[in-house]
Amino acid sequence: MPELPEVETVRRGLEPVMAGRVIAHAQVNRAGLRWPFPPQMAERLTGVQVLALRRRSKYILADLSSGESLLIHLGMSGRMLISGAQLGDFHHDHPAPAKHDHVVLDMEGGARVTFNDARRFGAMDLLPTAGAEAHPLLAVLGPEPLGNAFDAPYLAARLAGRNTPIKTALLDQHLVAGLGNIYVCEVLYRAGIHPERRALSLSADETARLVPLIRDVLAEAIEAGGSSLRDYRQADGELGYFQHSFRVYGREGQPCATPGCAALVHRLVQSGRSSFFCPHCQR
DNA sequence: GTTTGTTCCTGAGGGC
DNA sequence: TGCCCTCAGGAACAAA
Repeated sequence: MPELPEVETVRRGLEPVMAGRVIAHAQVNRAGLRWPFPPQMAERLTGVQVLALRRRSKYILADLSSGESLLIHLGMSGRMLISGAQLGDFHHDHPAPAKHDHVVLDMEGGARVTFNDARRFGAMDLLPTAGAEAHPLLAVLGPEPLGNAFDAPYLAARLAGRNTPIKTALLDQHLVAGLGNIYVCEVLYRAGIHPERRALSLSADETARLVPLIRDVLAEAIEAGGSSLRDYRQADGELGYFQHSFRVYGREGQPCATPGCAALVHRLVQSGRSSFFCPHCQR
């Protein structure tokens, strides 16, 4: 379930095999994923150079020499598999084509990037690089949580008057872009705020506390991803997961991680998604 | 404008 | 061993 840190880790993993390289051949194996692919996507990708790889929220943008950018969203189960590249001391051959390999990019020099997505919640699109932020998927996004525009006054203004649970509010990509279910659970745990608290009920102090905690959790997860990159784990697709560091997510029934707290982690469902929390530490 | 519910999709895991 | 059932979730969209 890629959220901002995982997407950033994938972007960093793709950079050495894609940035500055020409896409020698693009193969598109189906008409689309979540949405139809743009017309002639394979042709528009073939023979163009990748100038840079950027990230906005959970989206990766590959700026191309054609003046277009390839927008990539991994959805729930999307993975970018790298093969045939020189990664440290290892040389990976291309694996046999696998089920759910939807888009295959063969780079000049021999590296191959395969977009594999079993649940097909992912997406790809092509848009003009100039004014890319006007794309419908990007235009509505809130600020980057690691950027300067995301600060306590901004968050306070956006939470004011909202009766929705704070858990749901932080998942809203229009409010802040890049947080998903896992990291919101982790952030609220660290902040000591119950996921069912109404957004408007948060004190100024609680709101201000959330901002650096959001930055911390994401930065730590990106750092953990960076560790996995150094272990050359790109080839198996398991890029940068923070899962060994989860304190509440997926830990229902297990003891709270806070020293001295004897409570067990609880789970509840909000907006159809699981929230994990400590009923003692989070109020 | 806000909030909730529905939809898309497949693989994993539990129960029997 | 295998079948059936439920669940996981990002984001658009519809509806209240």
